[in-house]
Amino acid sequence: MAEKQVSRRTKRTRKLIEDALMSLMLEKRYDKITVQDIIDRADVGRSTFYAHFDGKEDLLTSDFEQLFSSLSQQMDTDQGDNNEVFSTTDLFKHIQAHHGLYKALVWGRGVALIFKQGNIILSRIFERRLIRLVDDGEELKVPIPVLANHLAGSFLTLLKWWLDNNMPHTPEEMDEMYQNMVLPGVWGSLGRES
Amino acid sequence: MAEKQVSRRTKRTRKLIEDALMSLMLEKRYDKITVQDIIDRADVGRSTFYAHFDGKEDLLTSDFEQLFSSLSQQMDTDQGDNNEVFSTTDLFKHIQAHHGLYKALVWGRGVALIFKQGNIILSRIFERRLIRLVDDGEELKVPIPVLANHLAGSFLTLLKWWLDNNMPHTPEEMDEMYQNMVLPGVWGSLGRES
Amino acid sequence: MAEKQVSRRTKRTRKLIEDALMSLMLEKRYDKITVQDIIDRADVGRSTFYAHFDGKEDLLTSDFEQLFSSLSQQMDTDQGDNNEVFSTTDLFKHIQAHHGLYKALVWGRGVALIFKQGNIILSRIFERRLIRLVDDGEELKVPIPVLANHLAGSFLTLLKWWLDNNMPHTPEEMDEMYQNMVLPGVWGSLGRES
Amino acid sequence: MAEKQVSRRTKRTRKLIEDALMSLMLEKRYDKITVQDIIDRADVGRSTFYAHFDGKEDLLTSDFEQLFSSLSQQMDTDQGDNNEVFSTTDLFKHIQAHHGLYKALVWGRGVALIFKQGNIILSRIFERRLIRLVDDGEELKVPIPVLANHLAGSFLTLLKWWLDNNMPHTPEEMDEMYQNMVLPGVWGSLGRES
DNA sequence: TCCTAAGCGAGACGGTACGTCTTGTCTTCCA
DNA sequence: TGGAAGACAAGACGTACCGTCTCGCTTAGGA
Repeated sequence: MAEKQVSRRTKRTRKLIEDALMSLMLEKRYDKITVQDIIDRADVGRSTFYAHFDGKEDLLTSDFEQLFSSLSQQMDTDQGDNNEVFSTTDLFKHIQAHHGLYKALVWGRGVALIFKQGNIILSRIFERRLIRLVDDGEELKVPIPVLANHLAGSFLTLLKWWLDNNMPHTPEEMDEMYQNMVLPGVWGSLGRES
Repeated sequence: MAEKQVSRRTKRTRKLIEDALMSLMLEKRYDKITVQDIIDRADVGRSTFYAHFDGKEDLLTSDFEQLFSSLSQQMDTDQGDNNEVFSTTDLFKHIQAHHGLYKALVWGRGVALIFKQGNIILSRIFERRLIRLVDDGEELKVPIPVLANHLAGSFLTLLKWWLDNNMPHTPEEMDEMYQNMVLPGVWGSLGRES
Repeated sequence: MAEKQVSRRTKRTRKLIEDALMSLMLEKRYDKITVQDIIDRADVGRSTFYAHFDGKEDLLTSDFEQLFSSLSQQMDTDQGDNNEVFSTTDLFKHIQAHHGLYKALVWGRGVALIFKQGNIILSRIFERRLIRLVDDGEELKVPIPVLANHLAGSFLTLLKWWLDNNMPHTPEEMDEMYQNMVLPGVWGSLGRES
Repeated sequence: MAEKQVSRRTKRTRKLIEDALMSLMLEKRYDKITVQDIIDRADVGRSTFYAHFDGKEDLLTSDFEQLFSSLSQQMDTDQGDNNEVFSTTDLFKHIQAHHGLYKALVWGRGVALIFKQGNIILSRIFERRLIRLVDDGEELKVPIPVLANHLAGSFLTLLKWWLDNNMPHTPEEMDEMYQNMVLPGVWGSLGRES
């Protein structure tokens, strides 16, 4: 086993800190949260914090990675028929369930990270799915990476709008809009009829 | 005219400061630039800086607003035939011309601002154009504001990809991809055939 | 004028900080005083403190230098007849007047500094006086620097004892003891009869 | 015997730690040595260190006590004729032999401890000797404790000068100077002729 | 010989102070 | 006398130590 041995205590402390940030983010903007706030909430020493994370940003990334990677795993498994290759209903549902946290992430310095980290992860997922849809060597109007990036970006943009406007539609409606706006262009770019 | 009388000196000082930021952004990330850096470069006193701007962010917004608003004016005037309602060739060209500055803006805290400020301005433009395309009271699959937001967001996402990858295509090619990916969905959502 | 121009404010701030330390030292041991204590008492920003002093130690040295140098000036001027070349009555009086502060200095990390700084300053004074007493080239049993160091050290040792024991004698009595213990050896070392 | 039973291992560990400090002090100033340095050098666990000593200071005191107490025992035994009651030749010799360690002690926070601990021990020795020289109830110009303190302090002051100046004289010469500077005053204070 | 308690190493942890850095306000001084 | 220069208060940052603690491994010394 190449994994570094991590004691039970170490893991517990990490979690304490991660949860402290999450909980704080539900109360105020990420940039208004200080390291002191976090360690007070986590009831942890300053040096302990820096022993586990490089700083506030690193902690956020860690929290965020956890959320999105668990999500991406789920998305990789449940794939229904072709019509749902790009379904985002589950995404919207998941986010609605944790919308407190997501809104928190979307404000403050969080946006930058969501749009960076989130885009990377979602792009990867969409890219894998797109590759399965095209034959090798096929000539496309738009390269796959660009398409994947577009799918991810469009989703995040729509998501941000949804959260900024207090989620005025159901996840199903949001997904429908997403499909309406995005799919025709994707099929077209792949040289298919929808 | 309700405008505050602005002396020649005042204007000169503002410009000095704005140029200092621009020039600094070509050298390092926006978040690594301190107010001290700016006033050193502009050869200006600290209080002078704060007399003209509310802070670093405000200065960036100011710089940015200038760029984009002049652009939006241009876009509002030159409208060719219907096929080019959503042409972004000029946008890409303009950005290519100033890509140093845009890349600077795209890094660091800049992304957040681009995606916020830029989205607002572009959404407004696209919204005006969309309104001209639909009849009053017409039922749409996707509301106009969402569509406009989607158009703006997709453009910015594509733009970021382009800059991040060192502009591997011409503005014309980028515009073509943009049209390919975005237009079918928009026409569909408006209930038209492209 | 080679002197760096120092504004009135700057001088005022320095004094505020110096006084804060003095006042704190009357309340607790030097090593138990934190920089935070000092700046709270002085009502001064942390960075301001560090702009003026290299740290706590530097500040103490500064405080201390002030005290002792003013003293040394006085000692250089008032020199009565030969019998009083090494009189320390005024020294003891001065210290009795400020004994709160001196006791403070003598505790904690202060001792080291008193014995270092104080020794340097007093040695210099005594050395100047000794030189006036001997003819050039005269052979001595003990070199002048050693004698001066001895005079200074003996004084400081006696002083510490006096303060440690709550000043059970008057300055005049202390001086008499000092003279009794030290002078015969000095005259002898210079090859004189007292 | 009220003494706690101490196992062989325990004693070995204590020695390991004490030696580690000694060896480190030959390399850098006492105040620059951290507990971490010590336990690394001693190859000992942190908790083990604190099981044996209250802290760095306690360890130093322990080291120091060992040195000086063995010395004081020696001084109590070898007393020649009256002319050598206050001989310090052996002291200077002993220190010259271990001058590396003593120089180390004299720097840093060590001075404070030398001047405190050393003064206490030496004063005690000198006081015992002085008492043997005077008749009960005899009136003295200077009280015995003050004289003893003076003898100890003068010795330490001279010692510091010697070490600070890289021992430019032999122990015998140092002792001669010491006797020259100190004895006449002592005899005089006791009301004797030397 | 085995067993058990103590001694120990390793190092995570809470806590405290440090010296640095940046921000936005406030005072001084000069043109 | 109005604005530039820069001193200042405020406070977060990341680092360095400290002294306490928990965890298993090792090892001596009595059963």
